[in-house]
Amino acid sequence: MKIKTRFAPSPTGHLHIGGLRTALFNFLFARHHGGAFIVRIEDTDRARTVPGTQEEILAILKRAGLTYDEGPDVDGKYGPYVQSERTELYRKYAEKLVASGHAYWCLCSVERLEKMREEQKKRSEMPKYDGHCRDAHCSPEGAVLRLKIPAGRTIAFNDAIRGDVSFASNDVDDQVLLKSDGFPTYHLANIVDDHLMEITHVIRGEEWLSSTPKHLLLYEAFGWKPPTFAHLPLILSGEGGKLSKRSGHAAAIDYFEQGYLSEAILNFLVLLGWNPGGEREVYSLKELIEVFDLAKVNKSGAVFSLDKLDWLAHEHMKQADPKRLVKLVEPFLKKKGLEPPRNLADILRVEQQRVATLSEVGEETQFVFVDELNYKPALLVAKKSNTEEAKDRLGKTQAFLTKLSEKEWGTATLEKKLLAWIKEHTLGNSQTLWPLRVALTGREKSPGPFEAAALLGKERTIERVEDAIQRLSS
RNA sequence: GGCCCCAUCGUCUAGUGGCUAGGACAUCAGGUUCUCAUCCUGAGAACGCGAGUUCGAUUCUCGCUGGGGUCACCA
Repeated sequence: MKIKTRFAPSPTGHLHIGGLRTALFNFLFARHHGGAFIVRIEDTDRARTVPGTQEEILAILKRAGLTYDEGPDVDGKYGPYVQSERTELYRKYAEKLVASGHAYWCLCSVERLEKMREEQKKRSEMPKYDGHCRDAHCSPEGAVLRLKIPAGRTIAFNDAIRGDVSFASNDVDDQVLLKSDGFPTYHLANIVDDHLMEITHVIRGEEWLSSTPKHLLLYEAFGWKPPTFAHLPLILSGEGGKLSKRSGHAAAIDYFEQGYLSEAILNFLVLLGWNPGGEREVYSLKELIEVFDLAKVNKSGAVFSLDKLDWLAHEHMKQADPKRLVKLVEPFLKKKGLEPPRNLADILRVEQQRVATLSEVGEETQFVFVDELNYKPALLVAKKSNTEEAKDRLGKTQAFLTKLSEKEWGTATLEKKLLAWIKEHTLGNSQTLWPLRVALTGREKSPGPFEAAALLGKERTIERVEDAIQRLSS
């Protein structure tokens, strides 16, 4: 049987970073086995649906490279399945459940239900529907439809991650399947769709583990074969509890807006709960598809660590193709009011070795973007050196650089020539290179003088050295 | 509180009935380098507790403790 997974988010707010990870695991599992991956928008709660969030979710999946390969036609491409467009279907299947005696209409008021739960809590019992309408044959008008949970059963199943899990049916509530507004609840719509779409593996967060018996009972009531379930460990905040909006860092979009490369985000997320076993940790999406193994996913929750994300982000940044980075970084530069220069790819070659995110580009190499440097003359003097020596070296360097041709103006050549020249005249690396670098970058800490000179070009380099000499003279 | 799930360095994790319990991030200390970053070397750092099984448990079983999830006409 062809393996098929789905990602089924609700458009009720920003996509949670844990949701992105769920999508990733579903995607990796399907792709690893040559199966299919689909996306289904679960927007059956009209009150909580937030306009625009469906678009955000899809945009993030696209940016992350998690493509889906089936769905209704939208402008000649696959779109996601959308549950609010399929309500008739759920109603039809709900009726079948009524006909077969697996579900019943319930007209209990919200007030009665609240009072009932309050009393149950007082007796420290689990709040649970008392079955008041089970045999009342309520009219469907304005009623909700409930699933009739059989008594005294043990619902056992084998979770692909957790192994054998079981629940007593007596602890399971008579779940509402159809709300009084006619919309299905998650439980009904989810099961109907997973069956109709022939989903073979349901990979979702652990928060769904305790409602799995309801789902299994629904499959049974319909007479359908349930898929394999796999419940992922939760992402924890480090301060107790799962990562939430309150604990910060929860919205996936934030990471993209901060300029983390998508492959870094994905790589980080997959490591939260899964490890290929070897000592390697840096993987591209393509490599992840090859090595991913659902059975090796951890059972315990994982704390989200920004330190590790930053490290991975830097690793991926170092490996990234500068030409690709050019496109990605442009919006970030513009946001900072920096105009992307023609030699942006060269700048990125230097910058990518030093930063973790796209939003940092332009900080280390700011000297290329600005016309005026702002620094104190004293900064030009290296440790264990003095003003006169700095001036002397700057002057000699300027003369030497002036004689170099444009053709020789590359990082490697400049480094070779300058180093040889310094050695030949015993000028001292520190005494010569420090003032040169500060003259070009204006910073105490910065990329090296050879990279800086190469990025600035001959003319601007000579100008800045001249400017530095002037600063030391006045 | 009921039910369910989980438990190896600070964090992410590997691992086995007998190992100096391995790696990565972070931290600290050196080295390379004009600075910073990179890179290299090194250091400290973990099997929650108690029984049982066993010649021997971090590993298997049970209990405890701890953490988490869930108990809606939300997903």
